[in-house]
Amino acid sequence: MKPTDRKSEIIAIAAQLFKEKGYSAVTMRDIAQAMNIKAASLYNHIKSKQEILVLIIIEIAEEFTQTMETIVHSEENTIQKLEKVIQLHIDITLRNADALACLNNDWMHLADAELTYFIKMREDYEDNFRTIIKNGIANQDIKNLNVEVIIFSTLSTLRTLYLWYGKKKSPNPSVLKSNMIQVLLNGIV
Amino acid sequence: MKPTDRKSEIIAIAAQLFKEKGYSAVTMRDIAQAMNIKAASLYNHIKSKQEILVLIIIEIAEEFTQTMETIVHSEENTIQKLEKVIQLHIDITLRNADALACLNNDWMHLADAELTYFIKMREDYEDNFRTIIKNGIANQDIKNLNVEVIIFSTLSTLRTLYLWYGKKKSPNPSVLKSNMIQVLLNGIV
DNA sequence: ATATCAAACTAACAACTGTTAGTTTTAATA
DNA sequence: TATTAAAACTAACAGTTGTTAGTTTGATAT
Repeated sequence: MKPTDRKSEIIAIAAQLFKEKGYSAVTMRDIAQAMNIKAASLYNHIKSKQEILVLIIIEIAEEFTQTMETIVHSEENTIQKLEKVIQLHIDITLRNADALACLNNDWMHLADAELTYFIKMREDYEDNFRTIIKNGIANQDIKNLNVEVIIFSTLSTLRTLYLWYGKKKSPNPSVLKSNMIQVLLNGIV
Repeated sequence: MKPTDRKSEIIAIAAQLFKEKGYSAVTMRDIAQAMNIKAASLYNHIKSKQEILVLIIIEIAEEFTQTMETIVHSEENTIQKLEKVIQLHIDITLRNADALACLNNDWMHLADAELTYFIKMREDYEDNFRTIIKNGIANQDIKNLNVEVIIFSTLSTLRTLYLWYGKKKSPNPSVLKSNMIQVLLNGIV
């Protein structure tokens, strides 16, 4: 049958449901039903509903954080770095759109250490992005516009890619990437 | 005391809570506590939790839809139309960020007629936006890039403005507007 | 055949959910 | 001062929630 173990299945199906209705609106019985088992059976594989959320979000957040760290400290120029960041978001969106939706919408339902950890990672990510932009402006690779406006325009688009990808009219990955670079870097006018 | 009536207060406080935790995670007791009353007392003013959601979302969705309709059918050129659209999003974000967050995150918890109505409005809005872009490309006011990529890049940024506005580093409204126009239309490079 | 073990099951729990019914308080009006 | 109406209250409901305990199933290894 399926090569993935049961725990991974639960996480994948949960992520899908969380994407549709949000963490709080999805019950353990919903997840169980989607797997054709009873809710209590889920606990043979996972510790709690919280654990599912943590497993969905933290892994992917770490990937963003670590890859961004690598990009910032690389020897490439500003434009190349930004292209790498765009590539990173597209890659993860194509690979795991459900988890990404969950990360974006349900991170506030993390608790305690994981919540703190997540917020720290997100801040680090944005700080690194800010560094790229500021260096770019200093080098005159980037126009001297308000740094925060640049950051949130770009990040908003990249972060919500999962909302658009998969729709009928959305382009294939390579067209997406090249057009995205064009639009975000050079504008549409 | 406060000039607003009690019902409006409930809606404002609910929107604030929905923004923080999402519709499903907020209980009637949460809303009541934030107003220093008991949950049952809320029902002297509102019919149900659902009604609160509807009142928060539908009004603002109609404003978007109607203003967009006006903009598309105006005699202005593409750039002017896009500037008007940017202005629209900034205006509503500044006036009612909580409701906007709610519209973005919790629209799927609308039910029946209101859900259908909302989806219809959102489709109309995007179709009108698409028309502006397509006409712009035909006129050579806009570069001949993938239309869907242009639409989701721009709309993603405008729709999630509420996430950024109000942060320490965010610029004042007029700086925001002019920089936003620059970034979205002319790019950052 | 027997033992083993993961993974399903049934049954139940205590807490929490939105909501209703009926009652009391509060403050303005007659 | 007496009346009224809005807006608060207490108490309770039926249904749902995440989770636990204990049991049965079914396949694999001995």
